[in-house]
Amino acid sequence: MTHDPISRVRRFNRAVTAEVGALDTSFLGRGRPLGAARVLNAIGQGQSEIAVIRDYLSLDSGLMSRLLRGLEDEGLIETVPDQQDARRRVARLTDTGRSEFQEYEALSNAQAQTFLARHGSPEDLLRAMDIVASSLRRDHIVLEEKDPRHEDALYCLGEYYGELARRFDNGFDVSLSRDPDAKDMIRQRGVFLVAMSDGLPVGCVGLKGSGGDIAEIKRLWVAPSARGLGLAKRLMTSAETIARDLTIKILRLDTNSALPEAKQLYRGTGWTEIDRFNDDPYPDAFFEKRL
Amino acid sequence: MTHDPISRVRRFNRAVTAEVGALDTSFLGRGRPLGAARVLNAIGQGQSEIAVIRDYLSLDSGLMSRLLRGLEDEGLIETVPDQQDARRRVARLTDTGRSEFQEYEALSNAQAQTFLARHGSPEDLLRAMDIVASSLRRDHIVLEEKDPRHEDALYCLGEYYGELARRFDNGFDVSLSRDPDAKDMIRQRGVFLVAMSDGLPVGCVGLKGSGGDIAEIKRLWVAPSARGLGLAKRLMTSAETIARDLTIKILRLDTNSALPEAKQLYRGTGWTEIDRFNDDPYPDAFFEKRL
DNA sequence: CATATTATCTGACTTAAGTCAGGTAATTGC
DNA sequence: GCAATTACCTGACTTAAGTCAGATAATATG
Repeated sequence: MTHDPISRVRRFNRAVTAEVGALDTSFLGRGRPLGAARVLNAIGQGQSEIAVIRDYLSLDSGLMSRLLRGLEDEGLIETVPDQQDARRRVARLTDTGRSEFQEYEALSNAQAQTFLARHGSPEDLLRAMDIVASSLRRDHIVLEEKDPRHEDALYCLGEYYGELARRFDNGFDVSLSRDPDAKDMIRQRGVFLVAMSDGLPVGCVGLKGSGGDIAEIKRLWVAPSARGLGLAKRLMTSAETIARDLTIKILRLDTNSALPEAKQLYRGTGWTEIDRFNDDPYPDAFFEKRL
Repeated sequence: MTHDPISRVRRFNRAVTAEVGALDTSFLGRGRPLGAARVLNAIGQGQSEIAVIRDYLSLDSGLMSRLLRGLEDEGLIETVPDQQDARRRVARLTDTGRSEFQEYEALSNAQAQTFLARHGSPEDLLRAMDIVASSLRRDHIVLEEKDPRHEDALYCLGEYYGELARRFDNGFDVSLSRDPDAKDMIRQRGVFLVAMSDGLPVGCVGLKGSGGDIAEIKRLWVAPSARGLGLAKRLMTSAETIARDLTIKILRLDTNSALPEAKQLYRGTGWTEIDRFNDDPYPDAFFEKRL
């Protein structure tokens, strides 16, 4: 059989190298080498600290310096010494630079749009692209503490509730569940973690404290595109570590048998099943972990 | 909402450019620039005609010549004039070259293997990669005439039967269906077309002739990863064109209501529903098209 | 058979990217 | 306050990739 998993991965690699070559050329389409375009793009995205950009694009400091000089000569950016530390420099777009950056944005967007529009069911294609991107960049998924009312947090919660509604036999209505106050999931009472994969939220977990020794884990969710990457475990471990920092002694959580993979995760990571500790209508399984 | 379709496509592009850069470096891992490695790889894959390789990798003739000279100096390949046309040259691997090529193969395979193994459900990841690869390379999908007993044809038929078994309420058993003799789907009686996407069969259709004016369309199938690319229509159009060449006057086909997208395709491309013309147990809809 | 065409090669270039060894000025640590 | 460190810059280099104008030899065309 020539259609084994490995040749399928290699077919993907070939497809991507062949097409992304053409994709990169769009940057050259505006008569600027890729390196300069990438720096301009980073600055346009709001990165102003040169050291950060250099690190992100993994450029040599000499090369970086020359690229900046080039963009300056073109009148696209200006660099000034940092207020706090005059050794550092910060870069920002000029008006010309801003409009040039917008051109790149428009080009990239149009390209993405065209690619999607050619497909018969763009949703399926997007789902597949999300899975591949999350997997390729798995080592770059970062957990960030966010306010539960932050856009990214709300996005996760929306997806989470939607999934519960699909999975539970009788659907799911947030108002029937004990929806914890946002302030219980903010330091020093608790915390809300969002897993970000290159700008896209792909998972979350809430640690809901009461100020006392006991806290609850709530709203553990991982995006379908990011499953299989060990993200749930990572979110739980982080939440536990923060709980310890907050001098919490006992963690509790409730869950539902319609989510078997969750129960399995808890059992395998030191949680023990306990008796019902609330009268919430949805959960039918309860766990505890002593820190 | 910052998580719109377009930013998701762009996130994919970023992921791919970031990681495939690292992927390309594996070629440099053997101390040879990418260009030379790509040429060696093409020759290893069995491409011997220099003009073909040059065209495939879209290299300038001067550059190609230099790369070949380099590989020759390394003792990895040898080039000799073509038998038929002494202006052309053909390249082949030496023994050293063959083992060097194997090293690249082993590296690529190991890399693919590692990538898959890190994922919790490799099958889902592969499915997603197939979808993306098919979509990226949609313009490079070629329809090839193959013997219905050829490995790639059998692969398609296997997938096709498997899908029927899943979709039909009572399953599907090939032996109960009129399985046309392979020779009825070979010229001059008929033809069997396989859609190939970079080595992977992603669709098929059979034109089953009888030597007379009437022929049947059978076994139209498109891989899940290649749906939404208009491939079914393309397969049908090709089959019809070939039918005309074979001086066939009337085309018939049977299908099943469990395959609604198929019926819709036929209705939209000049087929008219007719009465049952066979006693096959599976189909419940019958179509005809006069050429 | 003369001429045009084709496939490949060679030499002389350019551009992009990157490396490396210092150099300068600001900041930090003791 | 002085030495070490840090952030950025400059100049001198290398390598990879690619372009372009001929040169050469074989083949096709009238």
